[in-house]
Amino acid sequence: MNKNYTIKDIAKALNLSPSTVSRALRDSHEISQKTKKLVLDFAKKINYRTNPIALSLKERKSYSIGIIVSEFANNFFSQVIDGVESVANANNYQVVISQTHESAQREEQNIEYFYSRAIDGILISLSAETSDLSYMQSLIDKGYPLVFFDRVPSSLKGHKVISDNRNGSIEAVHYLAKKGKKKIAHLTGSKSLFITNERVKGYKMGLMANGLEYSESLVKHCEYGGLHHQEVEKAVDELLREDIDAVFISGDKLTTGFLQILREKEDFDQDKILVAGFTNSNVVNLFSPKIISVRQSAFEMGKNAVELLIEQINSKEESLSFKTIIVPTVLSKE
Amino acid sequence: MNKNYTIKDIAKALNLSPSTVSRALRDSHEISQKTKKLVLDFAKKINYRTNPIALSLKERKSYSIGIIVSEFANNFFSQVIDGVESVANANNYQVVISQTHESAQREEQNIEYFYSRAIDGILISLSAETSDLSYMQSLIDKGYPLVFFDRVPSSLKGHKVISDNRNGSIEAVHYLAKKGKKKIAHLTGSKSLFITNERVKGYKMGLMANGLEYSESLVKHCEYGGLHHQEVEKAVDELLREDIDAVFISGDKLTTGFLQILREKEDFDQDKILVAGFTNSNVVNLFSPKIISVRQSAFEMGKNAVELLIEQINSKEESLSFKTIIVPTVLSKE
DNA sequence: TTGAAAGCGCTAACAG
DNA sequence: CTGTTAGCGCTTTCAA
Repeated sequence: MNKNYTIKDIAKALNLSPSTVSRALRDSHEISQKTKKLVLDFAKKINYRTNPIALSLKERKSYSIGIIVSEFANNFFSQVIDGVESVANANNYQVVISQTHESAQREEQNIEYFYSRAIDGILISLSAETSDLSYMQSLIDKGYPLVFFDRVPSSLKGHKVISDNRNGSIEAVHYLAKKGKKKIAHLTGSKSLFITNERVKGYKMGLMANGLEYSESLVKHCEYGGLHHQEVEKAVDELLREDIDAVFISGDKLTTGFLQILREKEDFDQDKILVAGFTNSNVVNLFSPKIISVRQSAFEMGKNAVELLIEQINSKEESLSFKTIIVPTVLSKE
Repeated sequence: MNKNYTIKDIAKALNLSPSTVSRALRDSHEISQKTKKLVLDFAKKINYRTNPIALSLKERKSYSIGIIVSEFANNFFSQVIDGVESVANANNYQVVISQTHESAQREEQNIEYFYSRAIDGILISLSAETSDLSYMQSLIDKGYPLVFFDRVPSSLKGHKVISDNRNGSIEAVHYLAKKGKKKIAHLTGSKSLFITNERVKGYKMGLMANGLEYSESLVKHCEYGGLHHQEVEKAVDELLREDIDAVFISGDKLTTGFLQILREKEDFDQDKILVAGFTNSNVVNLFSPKIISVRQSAFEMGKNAVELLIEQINSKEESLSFKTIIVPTVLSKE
């Protein structure tokens, strides 16, 4: 493979020292206009590009930030990422992405990959499987910039950006109740996730506010957040036995999973159950039966999260006070 | 930020030279068992990790491969990526991903980013906007491993993995014709894309095989592949004026875009037009009206592409013969 | 079997 | 204003 031009090459060609060339390229004030022009022109002519690896090795910095999500075949995450990119690119940061497929092991692997490559900081939404947070804790302790969004850990100190999960849930349940539904079930994700618990709380509060009774048998958890067909199927079957007339669902994959399993039951009256669910799907309006969606301000979350991250990257001192930003959800009847 | 342990640290602690430590860590045969054990044990104890940046600088290799797609809020691409990851991880390669949003400029930026970071090779599906291929050409000429998939350039020599676009299209049109449809339109993407042309050809062949006449007015191109609502809206409006009874659509985004725009026309009888389209959506079965989908073997494509890439990475000689792998499509009525 | 030294490409402290 | 030198962390040739 063809070698690329280096500062040395320029220095040699121009009869200068590498340091002078380096300084000229970075527009240092201690270099004469004449030399600068000479170097810059030549660099342009041979299409010189600085080697970012050498730079990273030297500076322990890569002008890149990493995002780790569970699956990006998910409009929510891709909207978040769009938000992140918009701010990051404006600040001259590159964005690199990887996914965990809800595996705690791959999560750690991915973090380690970014960290060891001098990625300047990471935005992360936890995998459903994650329980051991010591690795992330140790990075935070080292002062490595890390911002959690969406699925955030409850037991870890760090910057966080989340939706107003409780209120979003209350609104959804409220809507179902106002439609005259009496037996509203709740299908949700992993018990170990903070947002799961928040949404369950919202669900309960919504019921209470509408004079409906809470029953444990109406709440079903899917530990992999709907990643596996069977776990959703099991939950749905159990719920159907309870003869529910509405359901509030706590996640994209779960929402579509629920609908698909319902469809498979051909003798089942699809309109019997009114569905409201967290989803940022771009095609939810094509679904039949129609559903109510709780939409997260994903783009906004991405922007907030990366701003927090960049701030942290640029600040010299280790921040001891961590922020939590809460963004609103929107109930959408269409 | 906390410094990490280096080979030097180990050497100092163990009273060895850095080179010995390095060799011991890489299990070189010229190191005694005793020393190896000593080093390995100590390295483990302090949790030593080799610095991949230093390695990359030295070896011009990163054990990473990059994927560039237009948008990954797209089940097709995420399935491809899953295929890529399955093979890559099995071969100890990390996978890094970025998206172009159909912008040729970002595409070049992303390629440059990967290339300059010593990413060992790139898998790419072209942006809709791409017309100038000289940058990629120059990389290929340098011997940089590059494999195209899905949206491949027609005018560039290189490894390619594509669907059997022509046959997939023929099958779709055939199905529509057999359902008694007479005026079958075609909604498709950017004219500059090879796959667009292949699909148009398949469309024509499908019509011909069924004794239907081809008419230019029934074919509409969207230069951004459905990324922008207006371009699709314009195309749909024009098609509706033609009083069509079926449409064959050449892409995920276009397919859902078409359906959404139809939905917006509330007075329009949704079942009047039978829709068949390329899509790998996981939720297409929830759509109403029902559509016929041409599904690409995305996971398979990813696997094939990355295998080609890894082969290229590992081979010393510049391969002068480039392969094109064609994977089948599947017509799915549900 | 081990060590010394050079070098990957870049920057920065120090010297002139 | 410019050059010399050392060093980021690692591997590898050459010498011992």
